[in-house]
Amino acid sequence: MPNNWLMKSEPGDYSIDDLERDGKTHWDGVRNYQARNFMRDTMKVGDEVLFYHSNAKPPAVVGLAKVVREGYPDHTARDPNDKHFDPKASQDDPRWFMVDIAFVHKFAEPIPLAVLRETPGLEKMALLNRSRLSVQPVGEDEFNIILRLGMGE
DNA sequence: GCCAACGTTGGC
DNA sequence: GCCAACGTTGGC
Repeated sequence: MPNNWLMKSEPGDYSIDDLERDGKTHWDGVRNYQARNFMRDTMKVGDEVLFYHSNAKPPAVVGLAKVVREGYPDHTARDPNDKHFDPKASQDDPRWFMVDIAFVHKFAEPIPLAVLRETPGLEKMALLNRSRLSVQPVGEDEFNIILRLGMGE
């Protein structure tokens, strides 16, 4: 059974519009172990992903994507010129992983964080309680509530 | 721009 | 292994 996820990006770095233009992308640059473990171990092709704009005005869920390639080494960790370079990453021990996601849908209206906070059924979301985790699982019920909001209900 | 929350690092 | 210092995230 597929799982659901939420992934954050600052729109100035990579937005839902960038993803729509590109069709798909690799999710490089994650340097948090918990988020890495999800990408390396748990995310599967076909899993659905809520795309969230952090550090945005307002911060909001803006669309839907899906996993199209499962965890593999994040090559940017070994590039000294990359912003997310990690000298401890090596060929034998890549240390950081990423997945590929593809564009599915952009919501007609973003769902602001403030709305999510007020929506019954979402109280336990990691997004609302552990706001720094950039790749996080989303419960089936929560996912469906947010999708309905995104489709304008 | 501020600052709270929180993850990581490194001295001991 | 503890914990203080530090850096980053991200809402406001």
